Amino acid sequence: MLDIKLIRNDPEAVKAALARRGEPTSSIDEVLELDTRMRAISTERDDIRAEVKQISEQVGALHKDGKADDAAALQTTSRELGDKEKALTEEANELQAAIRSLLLNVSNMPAPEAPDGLTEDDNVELRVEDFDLASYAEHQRVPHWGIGEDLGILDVDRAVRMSGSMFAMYRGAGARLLRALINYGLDRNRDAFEEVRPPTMVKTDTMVGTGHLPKFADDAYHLERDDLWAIPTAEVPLTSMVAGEILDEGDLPLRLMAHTSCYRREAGSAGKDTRGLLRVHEFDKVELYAFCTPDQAQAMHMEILERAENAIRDLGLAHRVLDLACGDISGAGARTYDIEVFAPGVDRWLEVSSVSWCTDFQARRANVRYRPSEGKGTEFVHSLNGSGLAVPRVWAAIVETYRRPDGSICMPEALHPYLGGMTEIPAV
RNA sequence: GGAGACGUGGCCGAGCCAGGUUGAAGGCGCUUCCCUGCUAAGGAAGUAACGUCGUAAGGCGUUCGUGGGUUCAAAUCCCACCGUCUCCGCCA
Repeated sequence: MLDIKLIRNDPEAVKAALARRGEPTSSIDEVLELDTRMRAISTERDDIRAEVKQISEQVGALHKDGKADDAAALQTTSRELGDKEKALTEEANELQAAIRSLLLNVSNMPAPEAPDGLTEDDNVELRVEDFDLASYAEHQRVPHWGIGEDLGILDVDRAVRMSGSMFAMYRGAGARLLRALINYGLDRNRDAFEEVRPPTMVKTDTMVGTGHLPKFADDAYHLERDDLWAIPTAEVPLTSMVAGEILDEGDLPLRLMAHTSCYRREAGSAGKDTRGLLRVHEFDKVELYAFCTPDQAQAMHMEILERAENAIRDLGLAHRVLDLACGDISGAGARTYDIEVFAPGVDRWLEVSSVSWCTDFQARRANVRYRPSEGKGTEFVHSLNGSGLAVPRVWAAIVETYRRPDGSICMPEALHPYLGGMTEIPAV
């Protein structure tokens, strides 16, 4: 959520920033107008409340002195004021609710340094590593779903039978590889990040905190009867971990990581990327997360990016890093770096990590503040998140990249400690 | 799911039954100062967040789980919801 004070003080700057995303700015004007009215009404209401409070004190005193008649007169006045106060309160509440619901649908302002542009074509490629299209041999140019089926490590057909399209099932060595990737993703960040295993079903408020609701309700699974949402990413419960709390500056940065399943309805992408693991409704991911002060944010953004990229690099996968254009940054982010791996079998770059700096946008929604050690009062924290390792697409890239001419797959060395002696998935 | 108890400031904990200078006693913690050679002990003062008005000092308002209601006036009375604990049931 954007700072209402900023909108008041410099609406043009806010609108200019939102325009860089290609987002309509009419709601900012609407917010301004409602806010002006809301404040006028609140002030009036507060004055009446103060008056009622004073009268009530007098009434109490008069009753004590036995002057019931004088008290009765004041009570009548106060009753009238009370009615007025009630009406004003109702109006103020309505305005406040209207402002909030408008603001909840406004995206974060992109950072000034974020590249211009509205689509993914405008993303800036920062670097490409280990990529040479000509270096891939014929045996590597086979899609992972074919390989998976041949080797009995991926069973999409049966997953679809039990859950519908865009679900997958890993089997045998394939399931083991998945488990290795998760442990690999967690262990390499154990030096600085606290491992958390949060709930994967959360309340509506928790989803609002990250910005996934109300705007993106269609993308999330919702359990009607219990009014719970299946998380689309561990970012959701991690953001809520300290919701409503005031942290000490000394505790920042607060680094957290979590492995969870992630659930996405992928509404609007029906028929797109439906094969194999390119896009699935349920997948495993190791998420890296941090709360920090505004001053620490820049360095933390780089740290998470570096950790995510190192995890990919150490697996020996061709990859590139993109600096997302304003229009391609997700709602809560101010600046986002994507990491994509190249999967030779499907001949595509696959997004495997999105490292976002959300400034105080999520902190405002989830009400996470910190107490600066110098000075008084409280400030909103900054929040950052990035996939430490998104399993299915990395799994796919490994299976395709490491396929040998005989159809077997050798395992990246970095995973050997997690595979209990398994160094390859043999051909059948 | 059933029965009972309970939700007060950074923490502990009074106040609620008999509604009225209670933003809330007392304690712990924390900050500053005083005293003592250092420490310990002791003394004094301070110690919430948010909104709004104001250049500021400060004023006003809101917040005792949440939301309603009763009343001139609610931490205190009533209702609903959420949560915690204990017992029972069920269960990996």
